[in-house]
Amino acid sequence: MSSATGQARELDLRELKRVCSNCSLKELCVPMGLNRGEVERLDKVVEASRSLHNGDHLFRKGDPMRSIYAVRSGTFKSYVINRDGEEQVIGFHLPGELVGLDAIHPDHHQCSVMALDTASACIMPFSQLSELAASIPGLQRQIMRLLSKEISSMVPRAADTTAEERMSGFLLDLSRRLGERGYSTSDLRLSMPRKDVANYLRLATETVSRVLRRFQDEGWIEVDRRDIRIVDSTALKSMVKGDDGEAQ
Amino acid sequence: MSSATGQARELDLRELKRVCSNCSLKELCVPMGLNRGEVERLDKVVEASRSLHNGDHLFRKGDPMRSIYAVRSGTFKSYVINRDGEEQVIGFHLPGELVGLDAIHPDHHQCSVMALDTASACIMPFSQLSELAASIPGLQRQIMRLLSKEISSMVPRAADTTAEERMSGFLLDLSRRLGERGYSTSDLRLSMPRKDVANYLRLATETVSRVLRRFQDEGWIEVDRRDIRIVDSTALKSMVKGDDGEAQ
DNA sequence: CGGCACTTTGAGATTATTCAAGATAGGTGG
DNA sequence: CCACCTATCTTGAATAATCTCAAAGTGCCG
Repeated sequence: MSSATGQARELDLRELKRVCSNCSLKELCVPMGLNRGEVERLDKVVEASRSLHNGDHLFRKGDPMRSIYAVRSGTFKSYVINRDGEEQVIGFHLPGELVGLDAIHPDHHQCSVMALDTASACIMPFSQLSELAASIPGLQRQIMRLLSKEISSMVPRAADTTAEERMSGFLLDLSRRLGERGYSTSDLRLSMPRKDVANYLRLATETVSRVLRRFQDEGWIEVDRRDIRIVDSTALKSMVKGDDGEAQ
Repeated sequence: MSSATGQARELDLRELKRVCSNCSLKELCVPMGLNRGEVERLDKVVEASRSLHNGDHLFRKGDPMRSIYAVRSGTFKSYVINRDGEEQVIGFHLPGELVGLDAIHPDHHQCSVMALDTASACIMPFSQLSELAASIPGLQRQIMRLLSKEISSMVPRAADTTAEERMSGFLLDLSRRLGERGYSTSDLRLSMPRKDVANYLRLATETVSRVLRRFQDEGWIEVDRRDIRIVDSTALKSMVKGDDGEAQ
């Protein structure tokens, strides 16, 4: 979804549709029925990052907030360093997902975001997005929706307390998110080491390893290093106590 | 900040300033330098809830999202019911804080919000706020900031893993938030039972009780039922591993 | 003065962590 | 191509933390 130079606009729009069809940024335009001119104006402010590799940073904590990012390929992790100098993994970001939304408020990034493998991102300068939102009806509301969605998405994780609950919650969450972007929901390739999974789930690395083995022994998953096949998602779901989805 | 009938507008603005001086909703107008007419337009869409009592709901999960709420007095808790039919406390909401921001995205509330004592809230109909945002420069951006702030606020809690870390983190967070609204940072009155604190921190009620006792034995706090005095906040701070606040 | 909800305390069971050691895969240089 | 090296991952045993179950203490309200 790189910005075009002007000619062959029609082609660009087709390319845009292909690459972005599974991207969260598309929610900024498509569903609100923006017209052709509005989509083009929006597209013009989006650029692509260079290719990043394992360990490269998209941005670091404290950097001034200039853009909203959408993962284009690969996986990222966001983290902060705590008072003891230890890393605290906050989340993982899959293709099509947005990153950096927490930084609008203080104008500076609140966490660092690092590539876990070969990865790239789309960059949407926030000031321009902000200006556009003021002039394109519906865009403003869509941005608010995206932010709100981000808030709601943090709720379910809080519910799981035991190692097995957290682990199955993690696998199911990953599976669902991959599915939403058109990937397999049963064959997952973890792009992060066990250490990062453990850190994210607030468990010891050894515990992650043991829980995965337990799940495998039960016949719920098949583990081959970082490849995980979900065999019995129903069993995994019965582990997590997450929100029942019903109104109360 | 109740809507006036028209006359004595000057008085209303003074009353508005008094009641709302510590309120998060004020960030929607004051800092962006809205002019007098804009503030009045904003004020006109805000109304106050009736008085609520312990156990009353501000809204329930699944309710259509019509408004953003700001706690005016008292305390609220937000929660969901999990698949086992157990309550999961998501958070507590103090005077001046916003509630319901997670519901913009799916148009329905994602959790239930209940009063813990005698409480009331300001109600800002979202459709009208949305319309105003389209016509008042800066308001749109302020709303985004509030949403973004909400996202960042969920990060630090994730870091604490042990019961003592969570408990001191909870006390310090409460102390800070009360301080931000002009209350004492050392003398806290918990308006929620131990059970809710425990649930929120994902601990057993007994563990909460024991950790509080341990803190008291160390001379860090004084506990008298739901009144807690923070004697040595430095000691408490040394317990939590939260984000170091520095750029990386 | 009960009754009731909340809170505290104790003892044993469970769960997860830490420490220590071994296994495995991927990359590197000979 | 193979041996080696290092990261990562797994496994085991002992330790520590938290939970569960059970019971007793406390304050509040009718």
